[in-house]
Amino acid sequence: MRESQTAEARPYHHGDLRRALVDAARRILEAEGPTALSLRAVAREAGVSPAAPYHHFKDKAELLDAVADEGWQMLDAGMAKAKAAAPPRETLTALGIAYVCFARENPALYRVMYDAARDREALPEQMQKDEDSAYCKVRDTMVELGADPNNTIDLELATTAAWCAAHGLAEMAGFTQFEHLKQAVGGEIPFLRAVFAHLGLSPRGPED
Amino acid sequence: MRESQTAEARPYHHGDLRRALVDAARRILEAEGPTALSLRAVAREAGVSPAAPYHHFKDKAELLDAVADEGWQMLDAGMAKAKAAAPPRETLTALGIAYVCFARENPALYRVMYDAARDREALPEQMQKDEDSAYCKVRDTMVELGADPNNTIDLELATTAAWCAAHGLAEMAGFTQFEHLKQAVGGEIPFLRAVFAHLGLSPRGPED
DNA sequence: TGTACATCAGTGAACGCGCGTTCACTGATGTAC
DNA sequence: TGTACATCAGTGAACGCGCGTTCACTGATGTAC
Repeated sequence: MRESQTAEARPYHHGDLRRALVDAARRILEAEGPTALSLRAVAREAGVSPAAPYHHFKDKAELLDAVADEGWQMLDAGMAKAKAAAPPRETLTALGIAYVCFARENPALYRVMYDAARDREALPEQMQKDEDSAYCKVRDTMVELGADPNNTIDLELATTAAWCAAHGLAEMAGFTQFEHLKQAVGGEIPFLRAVFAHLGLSPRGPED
Repeated sequence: MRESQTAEARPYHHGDLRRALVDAARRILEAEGPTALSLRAVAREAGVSPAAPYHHFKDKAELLDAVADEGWQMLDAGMAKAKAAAPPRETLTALGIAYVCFARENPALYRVMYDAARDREALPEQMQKDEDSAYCKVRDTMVELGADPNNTIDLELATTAAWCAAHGLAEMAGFTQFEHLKQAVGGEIPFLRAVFAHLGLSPRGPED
């Protein structure tokens, strides 16, 4: 990693094959969907032999984890952008829409993210720790909108509820059954907005 | 199918192999999960040769469709039971809980149902037509709770919103992250109730 | 009622396929002296 | 600076596997006369 004679500073051999493999995986996901995502296909797409990935990932699952990780990071970034752009009172809905849009624009990646989560029966651990995570953004927004930050149970319940709603909508929004609803309300985004409106995302306790 | 000399009236050959195959598939799903569900495994489990299923299903997808179909019927039945047992004002939450419980008790089957839906980018067509379907039960309950049955767009939006919430929660509820929340509120069902409470399932327009 | 025939649900062997992973290897790069 | 050596990211062939599907077949059942 010391010299950089050429314009693109590439170390010996391939360079950053790990990166290249994750990129290749993403390309396959986009073009052919999750079922086409085999280790061999990724190596093929990256232009290396089927054994090469094993110098960078313990096994297929580890490669998939890396891909999923990148997905969560992209989601974090999308949510950050949405939060920054939205007026305070609409932040929650804006976050919800950003969430669903991410899933709709990267359906195969989104699948890989949740498949990995389901395999370990847990969402990524860092989600609730990393201050910049999508989850924390939703939670913080709840507080900004008036949720009691000291009632952590209720705060987490509210955040979970919003997350579930967004996830459910993300998985549903592509079904043809909703086409006529989208048309009736004027497009996909208004449709998402309308569904979220029905769900009342704003923080409020179970009692009121 | 004419004679029935023995206690269990079995026609010639295997009897109802179609039935037996779907049952075998269900058994595999329960025991080993969706990834183990191959045509060959189903035939093996049913005790017939790998080619036998082709006399009853065009291909693997058709078998899976039959399994998914049975899942939707089970869901309908579970929702019917919940609706019959719940007091009117709590019907919606009871339906939601019944939905999530079905998914939690039959996770692999639930996966197959939605995988099939995703493949065709549509939920089963009959859902919105069959009066006894889970979807129609939710919609009818919305009307009973005061939704305007003539504002079909808004009624469908409300039903969709509730469905999305239940689906999202169904997919989330198993993650370990929520263990401490479940404990804090006194168990899985109270947890579901609390999340639903935050989502405000009752029918109301986007404006109020 | 008995017989000849048609039907069709099964069998079991075979096909070609792509997969994840392992292995001994090779050859480019980095490092010590 | 030059040389000998260590490192390690690649190769390519091979492994065993289970898959979906096809095929010619066989044998039990149902049906016509």
